Amino acid sequence: MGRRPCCPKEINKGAWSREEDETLSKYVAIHGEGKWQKVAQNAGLKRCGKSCRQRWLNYLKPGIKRGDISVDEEDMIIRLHRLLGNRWALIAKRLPGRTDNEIKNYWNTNLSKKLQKHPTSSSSVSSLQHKRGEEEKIKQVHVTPDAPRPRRVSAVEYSKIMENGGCGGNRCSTTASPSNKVEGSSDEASFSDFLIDIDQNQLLIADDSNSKVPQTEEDHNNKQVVLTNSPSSSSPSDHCHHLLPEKFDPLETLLDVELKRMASFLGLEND
DNA sequence: AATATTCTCAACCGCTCACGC
DNA sequence: CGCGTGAGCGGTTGAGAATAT
Repeated sequence: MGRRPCCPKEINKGAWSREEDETLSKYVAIHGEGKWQKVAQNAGLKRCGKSCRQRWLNYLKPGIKRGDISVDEEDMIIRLHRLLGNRWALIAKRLPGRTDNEIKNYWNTNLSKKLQKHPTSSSSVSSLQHKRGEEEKIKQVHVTPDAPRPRRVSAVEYSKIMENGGCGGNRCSTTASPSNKVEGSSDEASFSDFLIDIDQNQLLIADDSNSKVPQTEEDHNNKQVVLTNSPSSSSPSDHCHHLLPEKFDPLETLLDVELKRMASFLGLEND
């Protein structure tokens, strides 16, 4: 019954020893990453392959930064989190040397509490001194509202959505499945390998803005972040098309707009 | 100083997706 | 097309550290 265990029973658990780290590092240096189950076996590590992978990616891999998250990085995390939600891997990709696990931990232990206390603040939270015991115990860890998980859509599907004026009305189901992928498009083949992760709620934002008021204050804040990114969008559809450059990658575009704003804020516009 | 409580973060777990057969 | 496997992701756990009483 149940799921087959991914690892043998006789494995080490818990913290990695220095010897284990060295063994793993040496093995990966010689044989490269991948095939983690075999790494665990061939390197003689009594560890689950997943555990080896995680240890390597989060701690042993060259270039990984540890601790001391800077003010700039913190601002970046906050803004990206507003944009992407709990998409830690995506956020981590924007922060070289940082891992999704570290960002997730940092968010859960520091930022979520700060933002709980100062929900509208972003850069200013960096200067707030977190004093232990002062803050109320936070029961709800994540500040993002409950929302359907972002779904993976193809670029073709995305463009079709936008052609139809975004996700207004009942056009888009929040429970859409891959089966509603646009079919028969002549461009489909060229996009077939171009999949993006995008929060469908953000696609909803544009068309939503003239039909609904935000249901919650947080919801409202989330919408503002995106909407204000579009400097001259006079209508929801303008906003949509503003986010569609010739070589469009909606997620990248959203991120780039946000990053430019951040760079401007930080005085790094020349970068 | 001893004990209780709270916090941090490394690691684990379950799930989904992609891919090869 | 279905199945098995590997990789990746995000949520959760728990041991140890830090702090409060």
